[in-house]
Amino acid sequence: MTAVESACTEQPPSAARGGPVGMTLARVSRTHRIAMGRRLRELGLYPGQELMMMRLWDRGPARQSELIQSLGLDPSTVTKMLQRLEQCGYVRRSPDPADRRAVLVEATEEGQALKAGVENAWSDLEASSLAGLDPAERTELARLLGILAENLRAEAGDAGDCPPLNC
Amino acid sequence: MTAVESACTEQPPSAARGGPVGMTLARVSRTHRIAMGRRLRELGLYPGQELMMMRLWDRGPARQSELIQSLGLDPSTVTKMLQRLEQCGYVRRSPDPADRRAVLVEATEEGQALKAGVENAWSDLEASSLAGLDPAERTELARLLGILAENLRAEAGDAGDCPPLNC
DNA sequence: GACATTTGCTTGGCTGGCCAACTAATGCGT
DNA sequence: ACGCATTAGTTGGCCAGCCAAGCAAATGTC
Repeated sequence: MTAVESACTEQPPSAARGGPVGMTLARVSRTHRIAMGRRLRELGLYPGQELMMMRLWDRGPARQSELIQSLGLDPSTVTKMLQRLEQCGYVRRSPDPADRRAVLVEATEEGQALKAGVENAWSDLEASSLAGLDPAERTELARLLGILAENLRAEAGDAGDCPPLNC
Repeated sequence: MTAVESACTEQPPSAARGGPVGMTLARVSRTHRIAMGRRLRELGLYPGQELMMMRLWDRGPARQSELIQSLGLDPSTVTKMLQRLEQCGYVRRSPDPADRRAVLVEATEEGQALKAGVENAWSDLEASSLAGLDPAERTELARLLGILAENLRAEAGDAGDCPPLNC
């Protein structure tokens, strides 16, 4: 087995008492991301980049602020990710003639070529991770996760200023 | 609203067709991590570090290899994280007299002091994210996520060599 | 028209997390 | 007893992702 020895083989720590759902969620999402990462690296992408490419495939050329909005990422994250994707040749960035501050982003031919692989990776991982669940359970899981998403989304609103970390 | 504008307000990309569960999972886990991060930063921790501390609180002094095993992290990740936690004074590292290669790690007094805050943060976030779910739904969600965890854990086994990224 | 504000993006710095390569110490086999 | 394989940690490099600070262009206000 490689470095990441199938994350967390042991019991959840007692600190999760009163509802280990958050713990399980964190664990599942991490292994999920890792599994996705393994598939992606064969395609030449890092985890996270595929979401960016999907947006571009779906919506075509977009300005950077739209990508930031729809992916819910920090502007600086998007800037750097796009710089790398551009350097890889998967993406082309051009100044927006209508607004000289803005940058238009689109997938290149080479970027388009990744589409099938990425979609395949997603559906493959989907099948693998949902194995053993019947359709009813899958929709139920999706529904419950949707509620979590909504709850967390609501909470994300109240920013609340925090003093910077002292360390 | 701050930078992270409540991740992913829009429809999931079409690439998620055939089961957007993975997409929703990724989204939920990210907002969950962010929400946890906001609570943690008030305590002086970064997301991820609290899991390490929980292990130490639960099991007491442990050697680094145990932490790596139980958290399912890469050795280098643990090394660096512990270096930072040590610098913050939350953790003490001492050579294992029984094995001069090994390092024994334990929470300091100052580290112990974080316990209540972290556990409170977890239960608080748990309550917040599971709002609106009755007990039956919560256990069902936990059960389904457990299955995902198991499926993904199984898949983590077959390492499969991958050529390094060309970019 | 001049100025202030908001928007769009970039840079620098920091962490978590991975991989690859390396050192040091332990153990095992002959 | 010697030598090789395994194990424990470390370092360096790279990416995602965050925050804070900054710059330039567009927009609003007087």
